[in-house]
Amino acid sequence: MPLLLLKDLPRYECLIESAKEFPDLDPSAAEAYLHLLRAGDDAFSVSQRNLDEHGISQGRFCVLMLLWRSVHLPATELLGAKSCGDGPRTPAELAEGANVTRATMTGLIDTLERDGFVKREPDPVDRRMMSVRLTAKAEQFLHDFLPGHFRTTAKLMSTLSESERKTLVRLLTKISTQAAAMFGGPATVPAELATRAV
Amino acid sequence: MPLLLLKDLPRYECLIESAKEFPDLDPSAAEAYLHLLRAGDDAFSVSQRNLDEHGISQGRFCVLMLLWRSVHLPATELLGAKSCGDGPRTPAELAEGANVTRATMTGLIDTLERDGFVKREPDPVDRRMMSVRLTAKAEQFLHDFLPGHFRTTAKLMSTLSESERKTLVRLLTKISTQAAAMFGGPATVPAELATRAV
DNA sequence: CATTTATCGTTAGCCTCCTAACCGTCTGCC
DNA sequence: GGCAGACGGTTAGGAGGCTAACGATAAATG
Repeated sequence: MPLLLLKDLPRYECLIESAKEFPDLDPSAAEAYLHLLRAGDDAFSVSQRNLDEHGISQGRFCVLMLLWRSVHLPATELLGAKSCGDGPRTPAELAEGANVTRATMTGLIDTLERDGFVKREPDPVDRRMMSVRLTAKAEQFLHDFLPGHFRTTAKLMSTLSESERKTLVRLLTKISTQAAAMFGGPATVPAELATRAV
Repeated sequence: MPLLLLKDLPRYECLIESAKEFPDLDPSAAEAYLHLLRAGDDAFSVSQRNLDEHGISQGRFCVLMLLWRSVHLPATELLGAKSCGDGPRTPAELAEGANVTRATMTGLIDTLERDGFVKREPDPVDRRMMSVRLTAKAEQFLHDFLPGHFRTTAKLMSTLSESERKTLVRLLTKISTQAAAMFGGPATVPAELATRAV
């Protein structure tokens, strides 16, 4: 469980009730917000469980996937990664791609290297840099693990039709975009911004 | 940031490409899954930022809300809580409601009590139990904080129409339900699924 | 009534994330 | 060439989760 979250969401009538006390409370917005966090946490927990059984954490899996991407999809697509080249990548790039600090990435690579999944190699050109590369063991692990992971994902979404999935992705993308706009924006949200902004 | 997550999601064409190598990969399911985690994380980060500015963590906020709920909505709705009574609640109930272990709740209450937001009182009947109660300081804090929090939530969802919000909640509920079913189910992906997929 | 079992809150120790600071290296400017 | 600043990776220390175990108390069972 990644984030502390209410187990039982409040009912919609309760939100309406609370809105009488707090005029700023938008019941349908709050409902959507809470369900989003709830569903995201549920989906995460399901995949987390899959990972736990294989003794690998979400963070480590993320690093492996980033490295795997850079190996298996080098020329076809860049996937938004800055590195155009194929092959290994640096800790800083991995930290950027995984949305963690460089310090955190150091720790992740430490344990991955200790367990034989990756190998550090000094960059021959820039002696500040390291290159991180997947080992054969990691390739084998992913080859064994990924099919089950994909099946879990497919099963999780099996309750949604193709058109529902498209709709969901469209709505979620809207939210992510809005969140990005808000995150870059002002720290505190003054009242006048609520109307001015998008 | 609660969970380590890919910053840039793979493009849909890449998922289709990868599906050639992994027949178990359902591109639209994977896309929906990744967007769900991404959007959930984004929404969480926005509210997290709000909390950070007030020097309170997500976990502590969760506890305060649970206690506040039990005070302000005692008779009208039970909100799924087991406790039917009004007023204070026990650490075990709070842990249940916040989806954390009792040990974690002990730590949260420790810091909340240290900062003067809650107060522990021994239960006069059952001497194993403690009662946790909001202080006046916490009531004041929530009164000051919640309106901004609700405005942030409303702004985050402002890109969605009422009908879109309803649709989103419906789809997310489906996913949560499916996740619950999978979580209670078998640990490893059963053979019937594996054989069927391959 | 005595003993076993279950429950409550807490403690101890681990893991993973974070921030802040550090050292070595590269780069730009004089 | 030499030096200030930027950048890459690491280290140290803190916060917040977790599990496993503990004493104290209540409840169930003989």
